[in-house]
Amino acid sequence: MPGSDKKRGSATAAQAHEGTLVTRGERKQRTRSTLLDAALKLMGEGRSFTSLGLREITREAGLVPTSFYRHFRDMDELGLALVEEGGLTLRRLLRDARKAGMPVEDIIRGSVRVYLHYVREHHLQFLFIVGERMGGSPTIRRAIRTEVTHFTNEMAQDIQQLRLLPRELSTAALQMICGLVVSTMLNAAGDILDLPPKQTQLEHELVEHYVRQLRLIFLGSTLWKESP
Amino acid sequence: MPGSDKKRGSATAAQAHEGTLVTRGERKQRTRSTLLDAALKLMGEGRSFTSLGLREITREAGLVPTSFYRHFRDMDELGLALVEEGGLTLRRLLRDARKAGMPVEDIIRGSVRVYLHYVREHHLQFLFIVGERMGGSPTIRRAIRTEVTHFTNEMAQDIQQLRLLPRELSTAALQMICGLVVSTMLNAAGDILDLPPKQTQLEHELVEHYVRQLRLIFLGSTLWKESP
DNA sequence: TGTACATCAGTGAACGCGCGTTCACTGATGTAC
DNA sequence: TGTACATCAGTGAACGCGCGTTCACTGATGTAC
Repeated sequence: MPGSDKKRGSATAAQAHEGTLVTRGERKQRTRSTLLDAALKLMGEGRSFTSLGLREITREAGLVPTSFYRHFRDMDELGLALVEEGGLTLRRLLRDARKAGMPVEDIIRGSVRVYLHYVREHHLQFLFIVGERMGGSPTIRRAIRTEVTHFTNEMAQDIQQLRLLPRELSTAALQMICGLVVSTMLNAAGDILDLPPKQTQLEHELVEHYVRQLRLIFLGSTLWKESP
Repeated sequence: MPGSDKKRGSATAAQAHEGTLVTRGERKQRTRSTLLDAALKLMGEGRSFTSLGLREITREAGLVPTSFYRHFRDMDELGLALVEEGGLTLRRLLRDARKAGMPVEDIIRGSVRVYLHYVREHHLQFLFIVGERMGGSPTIRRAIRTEVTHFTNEMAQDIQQLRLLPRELSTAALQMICGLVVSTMLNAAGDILDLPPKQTQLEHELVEHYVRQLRLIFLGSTLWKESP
């Protein structure tokens, strides 16, 4: 029976797709994720990131405080990792929208509905991004700003390629418009996250509110003239 | 010689402001203000409100920690006082704008410039309002939301009375538009507060960016049709 | 293949420190007569 | 008016507690031969 009792040791790619985590690196990544999730969970209880403590997070993650340092130099570094994760979540939103396509009619209402569900599905990430975008430490704030700018540029590219805006607009104008759309949708995320659960009436009003704001923006876009 | 040698005793931080304060009530108000200012000042150093400590604030205010309780039950109550102060600052902005009037041509650029200076003049208040609007504790966040809603409604009233929008719009539509304007300007405040000093080039670009966004919104407003 | 050694994620005790809150107090200001 | 007493903003000592960080450690995993 060669190799039958040898399930540890040098775990190579052959074993990588087996169910349980084997290598040290994989375990480490998993623990790191646990720490990030713990931080998000605590923020989900109404706390801001800057008010979280290192011990609090490791406790929530089921680790001893000193383990923290195996993964992050300090809280700032953990925060930046959360920003990166949040940035990925934002990109995925665009990617999903690109793939799924949208109903040609009422594309705006469709998008807002999809967005609402997406924000709920990733509510801890949005809570972090939206909450720290203006109120976090300067470092975190700058990192979030960078992610949001990238997101805005990608959206501009998508809109251009999909010909979602009727007339030709300069890149600068398109970016300005997307900036307004993005800040409006981040504002919407704040409202979505504060929406009490099961209030379909309130939820519907919220959707309609942002549908109108976006419609107004696109209405303005059709009239836009380059700098007069 | 009544009152000649009688000016010392418990010389407090509150008295440091020149001696014309007489009544106990006035002194108390002054100390309260000192506490609020201390909290704002600490936030001005890049901290979020939720991360501030009671001792930290009293220390900054030149008081002993226990004095805090003469003015606020806890940090949340101090935060709500700051929201109220910030709300007053927002109203004053509208009131000033109403009184001053605006150049009939280029009313938007004029407004954005006035706004930029106003935000700088009251930068600590805006730092608090904008920073805690999304990221603060639920209590503070709700309070800020209320203030911002009032502000939006007042703005809608002003715009209606001053006939700033050409066509007739329903109250609901006007409020929706003002909501978009306000959230855009709060977003702008975040950028203004992060603007490095003395960078007139960046400052000018920022102003032009928001001028374009507002112009887009007003352009959309002229086309707005009630729910189709 | 088996063995001997290196690595390093996670542990647990210990530290000094600042925190929020309590309590009894002081003494100037306010009030009743 | 002056006097005697009440009020209460601000003080200072004390408390128990959780914090971030250090250090030496353990033992499973990884590697060299």
